[in-house]
Parts: sequence; structure tokens; C-alpha cells
Amino acid sequence: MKKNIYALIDCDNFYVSCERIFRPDLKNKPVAVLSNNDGCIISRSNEVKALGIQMGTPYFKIPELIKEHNIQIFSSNYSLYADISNRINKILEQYTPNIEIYSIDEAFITLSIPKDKCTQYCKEIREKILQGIGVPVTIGIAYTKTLTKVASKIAKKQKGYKGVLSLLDTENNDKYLDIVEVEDIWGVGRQYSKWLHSMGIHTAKDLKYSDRNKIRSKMTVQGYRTVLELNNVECISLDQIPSIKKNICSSKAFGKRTKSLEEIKKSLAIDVARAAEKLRKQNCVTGIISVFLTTDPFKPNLYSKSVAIKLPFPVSDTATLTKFAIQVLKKIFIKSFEYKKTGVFLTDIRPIDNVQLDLINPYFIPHHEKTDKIMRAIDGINREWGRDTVRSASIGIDNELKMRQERKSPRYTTKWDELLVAKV
DNA sequence: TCTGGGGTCCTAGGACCC
DNA sequence: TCTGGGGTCCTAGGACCC
Repeated sequence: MKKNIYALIDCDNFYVSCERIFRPDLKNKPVAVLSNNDGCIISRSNEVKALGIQMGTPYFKIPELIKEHNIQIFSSNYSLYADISNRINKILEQYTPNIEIYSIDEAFITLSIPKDKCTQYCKEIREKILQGIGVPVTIGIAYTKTLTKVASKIAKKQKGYKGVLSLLDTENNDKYLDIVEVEDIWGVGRQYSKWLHSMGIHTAKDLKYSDRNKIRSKMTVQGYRTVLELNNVECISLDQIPSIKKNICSSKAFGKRTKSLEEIKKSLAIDVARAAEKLRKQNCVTGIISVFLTTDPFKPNLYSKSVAIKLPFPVSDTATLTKFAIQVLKKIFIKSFEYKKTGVFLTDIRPIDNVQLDLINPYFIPHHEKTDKIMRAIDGINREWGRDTVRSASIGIDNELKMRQERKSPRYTTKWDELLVAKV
């Protein structure tokens, strides 16, 4: 049987690279992008990585470093990043129909060309994305997905590969696996790497030749598959159909702490609207909604409560979900605490056409059919005119708790009034 | 009172990913 | 003052069934 050839297209420092498209003056300068609420650093340029600033570092903890090295800081601008991501995927589609969009900045593809042509082919893809979009990517090529990850990891560190590394000449693989730490392997996180080190397994090569059954007993079949994949045995295939989400969550920390139930209600209503939108986008309804509310986890006297309720009938419309969510919120809200975060979690999700009909009353119309059309209309308007153009009254006009985003770049590509001005 | 082999469904918790 | 948000998969154990 012919082996599949996989390639991983992995954008370099993606959010930073997106910001640089429109700010070419920031090339080779230290740049970082912050998480929601301008909380943590979640994307770093190579210059910032070289300064030793770790992923997830709280922004407020490093003012001196930022000043000293003149690091350019951006709030996250997800509509921009999502748009750039889509454009990159469009380019990939020109090269192959076999694409799995793995995350906002990564995609797997399979190649059906001779193995000695793959590196050159991927260099072309890389060049096309760099020219067409302006985002640098690194491409790893191998017989398994796990090994493409290893390849791209090495190629990102060693500039000599010019962004493309193939592990298809498998007799040479060990020399590459030898320089990859076990914690850098896909599927090996902090807990497992600690255990692996204690077992004397320190590199990807060590893991490749380790006792598979011992690995399996500690790391379950997933760890077992990882070992096989390091041995060029394909266990994880290309997943082209985005599967429907079984859980949908929407939550956000408030921009400031609050004691006000009214303010929290508004924030929760926004989360419910987001979650319901995601639910309808995959043509599903939900049967269970849970709401959580917490005080600041970094302060003493933590209060954190979450309550789930089963809905009387499966729904997907924002109004019904908001009504139940606020009922739950009132149950868990205790006066006198200062709250920091709320959110909603939808489970028991199933496709709309899968909803059981009422056996006793054949004339019963499922609730979602009544609300479906109007919600579709609202989603359409909001897609075209921007989020929350049409919104439920509970969201309100002003949101006192909206997140801090003090350093956000314009939405160059998705908003007419924020388009880049080429020349004035 | 002790004795058996299967099976399903659900939940909680632990690990991982980006 | 200031510490992200959203997911997945797997296993073990309990409840229940025949």
C-alpha cells in the first residue's frame, strides 16, 4: 500500500505576522500581541522570544523590558487574524483539495506527488503565501502528522532549511529526532514529559524506541499512537470535515471587577448571544445550558459557582437561552462579592433534524422551528453589518464591563472605514 | 448467603491541543 | 490597577440491565 505523505503548513508567530502585514516598518523589530483584556502575551516575534519572554507572560509584569527594548504591543484583533487565515487557506486550496484546517494558524494537507518532489513543491507554496499574503510559514513534510510537527519545529529553529523540511528519507530521521526534546512532541504535555524524563526518555528519538506498552499504560492509547507515528506508522489521518462541536463555551473576564447583577447580566447576555450564534452556525440545538460566575481567581476568598439546567425542550434561539441563563445567574449570584468573570456552556448538542418529535401530540411543533427563521435573519444581518447590529434588549447599549483593548490595530481587511490608506 | 459473565450509559477527572 | 478563551479525547468507576 502506498503511504500517505503529509505536510503541515504552520504560520510563523501568526498574530504578530498579521500585524506586520500592515506595518512593514515593524519587520525585524520586537512585536508582541496580547490576549483578551490585554492580559497576557500570546504571540511573540522572534526578537521577543530571543529576549526570553515566555508565552503567556502577564503584560503588566514586564513594563521595563517593553520600554527598554521598545517592544511594539498590540491588543488581539481576531477579525483581522481570521480573515488572513481564510486567505491563506484559499491559497492552499489551489494546490490540493485535501486540507484539514487544524487551527487559525495551521493546516495539514496530503501530497500526491513523488517524494523527491515534495520539498520543492512546498517551497513554492511557501513562496506563494509569502508573496500573496505576506505571512511567513514553515512547512514540515513526513509520513505522519506527528512527524510533520517535529519537522516544522526544527525548521523554525534552524533558518538553513528556509522554512521547509522533509523527513521522507526515513533512514535519516533519527538524527533529527535526537535534537527534539520530548516535551516538544505533539501530544506530550507538561505532566507526561515529567514522567518520561523520570523514565530516562528525554528526546523524540528516545521515545521512538521506548517500550510501547509501558508508554501505553501511562499515556493511554494516545501516547501509544504517538510512539507509532514517530516510527512512520500513520495512526492519525487527515480530518477534512469539520465536525460539529459537542460543547460550546463563551466567556470573558470583565474589564473591571463588579458587584452589580445588572452589569453581569449584560455581559452574560453577550456570551449567550455568541454561543447561540455558534450553535446555529452548525445547525444544532442544545438541551443543557450551564452558567458560571467567579470572583478574581488571583485574589483571596475565591467564589466560583457553576450550575447547569436541562432545558424543557431543545433550542437554539438567543431569546430563550438568555432567559434561562439569567434565571441560573440569579441563583448563583451572591451579593457582596466582587466578580471578575461569567460565561455560558452549552452541552447536549445535537443536529436540528435529529430532535425527537413529540409522540403524544403529533401536531407539536418543535420550539426551534418557530424561532428558526427569525434567528437566521438576525444572523444574516449581523454577519453583513457587524456583530450585535441586531441584539437582544438585555445586552443593552453600553457594556460597562467590556474588555480592555487599548492597543488594537484597525480591522484593515474587514471594515471599510478602517481600510489601510495607501497614500494621502 | 454466595455466586457469574456480559453489556450499556453516564459522569468526573485528567491529560492534551491551539 | 493589570494574570486568555475555547476545545478534544480517554479512562475509571458506578448504576443499571439481563
